[in-house]
Amino acid sequence: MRADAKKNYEHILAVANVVIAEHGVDASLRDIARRAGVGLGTLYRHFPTREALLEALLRASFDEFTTKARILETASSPDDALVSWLREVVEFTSNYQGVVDVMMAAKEDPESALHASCITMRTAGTKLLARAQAEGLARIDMDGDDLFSLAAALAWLSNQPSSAPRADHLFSIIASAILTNRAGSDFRA
Amino acid sequence: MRADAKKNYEHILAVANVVIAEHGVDASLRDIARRAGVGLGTLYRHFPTREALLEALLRASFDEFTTKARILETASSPDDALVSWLREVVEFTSNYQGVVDVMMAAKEDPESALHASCITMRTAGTKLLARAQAEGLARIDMDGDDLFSLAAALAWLSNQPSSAPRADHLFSIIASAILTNRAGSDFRA
DNA sequence: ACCTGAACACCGTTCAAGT
DNA sequence: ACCTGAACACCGTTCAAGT
Repeated sequence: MRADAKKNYEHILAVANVVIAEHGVDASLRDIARRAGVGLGTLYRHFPTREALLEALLRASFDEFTTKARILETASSPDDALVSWLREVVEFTSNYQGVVDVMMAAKEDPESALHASCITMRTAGTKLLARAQAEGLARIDMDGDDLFSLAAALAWLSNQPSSAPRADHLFSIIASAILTNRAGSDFRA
Repeated sequence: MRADAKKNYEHILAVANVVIAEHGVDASLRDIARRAGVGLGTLYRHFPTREALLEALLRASFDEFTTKARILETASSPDDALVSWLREVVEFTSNYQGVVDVMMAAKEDPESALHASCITMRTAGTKLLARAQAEGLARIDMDGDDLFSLAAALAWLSNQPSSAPRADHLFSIIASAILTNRAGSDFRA
């Protein structure tokens, strides 16, 4: 990559981070290019789709969650590890308004630039879940996709002004459903 | 209302129902006006905001949920009544893609045309919840707003292609969290 | 009273023209 | 190689002009 191109690439990314933090994932790409002092075509050259931009913005953090899962797997009890990890994922995700909708769609779309990140997250979560399940600490009628979905739902709730104040409480309600299985699993099955 | 105006009003509503079923709550208003064979200004005259249009579209169904709650309150056991009602609300809401986002926002905004409908729903749910709580069948650390939030989250999940196939299962997981309290409530409180 | 559609200020996306 | 910005096809919203 040419030096000027690299500079543009990184500057766009920095500006995008600010603008998306402000206006959410649907922020105007025109606005980002404008505030970056760059032509609209330049933004599209570096990030051909909105998801490509998001991917560049979030990849590092997603990788961190994978290593964090590995650490928790050896450092904490299975149930604590699962819940702590879930809490961090939800908290991080809720910093990017609207990103959960994009992630949920990207998980099903192999063409999406965010697809790999979704699978990465699901894999990390699945391992923590399976470990808790193996010790009878998590309900067995759940898989990694269910965990992904519940995490997404919690992040979505954290992003709604209406439920954000009670986000912690809603988290604990759903966490208790995941962790304790005591005959609740066959309810209206 | 003049006869021609009334005819327009109702025709717009009918077309909107179709278009919104097809493209979700963010459907193009221009498109609705076009397909209704009506000027864009006419649509705005009858429905000054998108939420006013949604309100006209959904009010009847929301009222039904209130009467349905009243019936369940005398016809079923407290836990069955709560869960059955919740299930119907979630199922209905998930027919209108994106409406949960609008509802969550409208609940906090007294100026929204949908605000009253939100409060109506919350009130109906709160009564069913309180009745179950009074008999020890639902966790006590929850209020009507929490119930509203969980219902919204479930409807949101039902709307995501990624989680829709497991929507029933996710419903039962969260329902079990609401219904059975067995010491799970103080988890990580 | 009610209806119409042009006008305005925004989008996302593409692509010919420049350096 | 890379950048620019005009061009195109869409929006939501408003409002002067018509009947």
